[in-house]
Amino acid sequence: MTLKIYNTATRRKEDFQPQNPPQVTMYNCGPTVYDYFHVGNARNFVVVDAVRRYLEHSGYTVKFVQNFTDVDDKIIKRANEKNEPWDRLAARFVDAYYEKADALAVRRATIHPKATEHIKEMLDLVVKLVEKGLAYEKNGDVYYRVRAFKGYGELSGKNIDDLLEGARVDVGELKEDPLDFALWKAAKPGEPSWTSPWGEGRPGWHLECSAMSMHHLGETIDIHSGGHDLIFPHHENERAQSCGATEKPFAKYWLHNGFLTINTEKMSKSLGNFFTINEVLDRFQPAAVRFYLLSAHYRHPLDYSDAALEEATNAVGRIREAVVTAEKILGGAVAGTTSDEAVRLEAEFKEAMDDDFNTQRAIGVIFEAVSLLNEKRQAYSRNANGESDKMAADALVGAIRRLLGILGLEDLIFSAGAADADGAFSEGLVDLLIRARKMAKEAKQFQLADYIRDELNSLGVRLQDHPTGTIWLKD
RNA sequence: GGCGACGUAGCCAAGUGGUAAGGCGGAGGUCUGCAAAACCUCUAUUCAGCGGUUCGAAUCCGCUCGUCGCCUCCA
Repeated sequence: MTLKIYNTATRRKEDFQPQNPPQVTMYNCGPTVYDYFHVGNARNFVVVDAVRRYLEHSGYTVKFVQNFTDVDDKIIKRANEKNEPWDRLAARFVDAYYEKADALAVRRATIHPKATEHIKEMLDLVVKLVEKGLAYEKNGDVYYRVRAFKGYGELSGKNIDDLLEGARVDVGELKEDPLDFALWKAAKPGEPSWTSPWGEGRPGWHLECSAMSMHHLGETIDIHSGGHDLIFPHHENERAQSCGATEKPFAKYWLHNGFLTINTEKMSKSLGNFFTINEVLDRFQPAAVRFYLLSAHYRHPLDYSDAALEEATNAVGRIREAVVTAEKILGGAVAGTTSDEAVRLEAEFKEAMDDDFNTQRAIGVIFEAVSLLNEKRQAYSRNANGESDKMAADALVGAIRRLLGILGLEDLIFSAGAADADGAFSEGLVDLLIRARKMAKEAKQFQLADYIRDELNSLGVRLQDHPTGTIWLKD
């Protein structure tokens, strides 16, 4: 079975065929760095990261570019409000992006270009568009002549004439047509600016992604992604700029994730109904947050609530419990152990992910593996010589860890209870207490035994008695 | 107004022609000195409603109702 990807441009699932396999070029519209990102933004980063990981798992070599928009109206406005140089503000939130994205196990892109580092490429692109008659200058602004590009509206399914009604013209803009959009904006006093053939100015928002995508990945890339709200006008305009200049396709597959909602309404900064990633990570484990963001199909809306995050926390806990318990009871797993069941489950996982990255179905497969693992582990511990149960459980542990790894969840889930610096010493103490409790139990001194268990519990060390002996887990 | 998406159990959510995955929560049971964890059983005769196509539909078509999104900065 081949990987299928839903392509916004055709509104269909299509077989994924990159231009030059095994190479895949991928560009995701990254954050505008004027504030901490919110959970809705995080969904895009996590979903795209999972797509990238799955492509690599499937044997592709992914060159992945995600930009930082580090100069734009919102950054300038925020900098003025805070009385902070605009470039320092942007740099601060670039750092914040890395810190929180790292926390969610979102891998760094191959390249994280910044808009301000690609002014030259942008100007070259604008010059080319002017030369081709697709752009024109008015008072130091340069606009894209939308009606001169046939095919405008094809990505978003818009009809040019329908758009006219809602088109907006700001005061002072001298567009030939209300639909035209700014490629380059003449500098206003006090704003950052760069020298251009049309005087001092700065780039329009849409321009940077076209320039950086083509510069780093070539004129036609395999996958271009972003949130659903970028389809129009941002991606439509990027496409017009790029295809207009090169007369080649800009992106083969357009991938857009659905919104994160609150009470079914889109989470957005303008509505004010958002939670920053900082607030959310203060209250919930990164593993639970990432799990939650992957717990619905990426194109569907996902509603945010404390209850949903708590549920995700419990679900992640079930997986962690099953694997950690099994590993403690089984002892060291034999590397590379596998079984028919593990092979079957991994195939089902692949089938789910091949179907337009159906992470929800893929997670269902992982839980099926968790149930089977618990069953095998219990059978093994009740019948201590069940070598075949041990092999089966070992294989499932391996499979579960691999599958979680593909979704970027393995490290997040299992790092929580990792040993600290003086881990060996602490572990020795816990083992000592467990032996003392065992002696108390054998002497029927249950009060003392329970005291040891309860006190360990209040320190975050939970005991489980199994037929094979007592194990402990750190919450 | 134009274009588009969605409506599946108490909640979240897969399933897009062959008779309802999975998770959370809830009820009962097994194991245990008691727990914890786990396991077992149960928890949607039915997929917003009404019609139609079909041997057969949650899945296809039509209409109705409801929710949301884009059309302006927005992941």
